[in-house]
Amino acid sequence: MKPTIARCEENVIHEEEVQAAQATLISGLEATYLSAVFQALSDPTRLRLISALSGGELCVCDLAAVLGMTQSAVSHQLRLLRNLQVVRHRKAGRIVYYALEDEHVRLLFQMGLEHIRHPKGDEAAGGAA
Amino acid sequence: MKPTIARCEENVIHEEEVQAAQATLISGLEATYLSAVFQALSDPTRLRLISALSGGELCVCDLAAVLGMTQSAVSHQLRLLRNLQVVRHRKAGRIVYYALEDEHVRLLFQMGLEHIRHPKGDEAAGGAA
DNA sequence: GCAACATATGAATAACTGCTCATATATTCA
DNA sequence: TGAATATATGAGCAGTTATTCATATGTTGC
Repeated sequence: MKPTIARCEENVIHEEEVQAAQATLISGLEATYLSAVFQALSDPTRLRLISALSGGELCVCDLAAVLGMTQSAVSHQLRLLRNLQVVRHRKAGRIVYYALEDEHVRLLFQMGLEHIRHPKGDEAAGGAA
Repeated sequence: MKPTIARCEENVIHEEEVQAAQATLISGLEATYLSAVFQALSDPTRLRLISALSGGELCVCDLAAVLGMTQSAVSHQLRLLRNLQVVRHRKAGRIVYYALEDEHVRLLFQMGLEHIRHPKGDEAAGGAA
C-alpha cells in the first residue's frame, strides 16, 4: 500500500504489506469461533430474547408473550442459544426457565446497543434510535 | 417467575414479569439495526477482512492475497461492508484501497476476539484458541 | 392411568447467503 | 485508440436459516 508504483504485480502490490497483514491475521479457527458468537447476536429475534433475559430469568411461555411470538419459534431459538451456551435453563415441573449464561455475549450485546443508541461523532448515522 | 403457583395461566405465568420485560425490551427497530451490525461480523471471511484492515489500509488484490480468496469473493464482501459503512475506500488510478471506518465495529471485533482468546472463568470453553 | 399442560423437536418451506464464473466498468499506457 | 489492468457487478447455485405446523416428550393432577 502507498506504493511508488501503483501496479498490482502478480496480484499483489506490495509483498511486505501482505506478509505483515498475514502475520497478524486471525486464524481460520478463530474466525470460525468468533463468527459463531456474532452469529448468535445477528438475528433480531435472538437479540430481543437476550434483551428480555437480561432483566432476569423467564420461562418459555413468558418469553413468547413478551416477544409476541409462538412458543415453537421461541423454543427453536432457545435451543440454538442453549447449544451455544449463551443461555442456561432449569426445570420446575413442566416449566422451563431460561437465563443468560455467557457474560461476554451480554457485554457485546450491551456495547452494541449502547452504540446504536448513542452514536459517536465518527459513527455512521445508521443507528439512531 | 418464581411463582407460588407453577402454572402458565393463559400462556403467561406472571403478568408482572412479562410487563416488566416488555418495558425494557429493545424495540423491533433497535433489534433490526443491532442485528445488522452483528451480522456484518458474523461471517468468517468478513471477520478476516476486518482483521487484515485493522492493521491499516489495503487494496483489493492485497486483501485477496492475504485471505487466499478470489478477487470476486473479496469484492462482494467489501461491497457489503461498504454499504454498511463499516469500511471506506479511496481510488488511486485503477487501485482501490479499503480501510476500516466504523470505530464501534472495530471495538466489537476486538472485544469479541479478546474473549475467545482469553475466556474468563465463567465462560463456556467454546472459544479456546 | 389418562387427560391436561408446557416445552422440545422434526419436517417443510420460503427467503437468505457466500462463492463461482462471466463480464461490465473505470483507469492506464503504448 | 485499443489492449491491458484492477475492480465492481450480476446471475446462478448449493448450502443455510427462521418460522410454521404437527407431534413427541416430560410433568402434573384427578
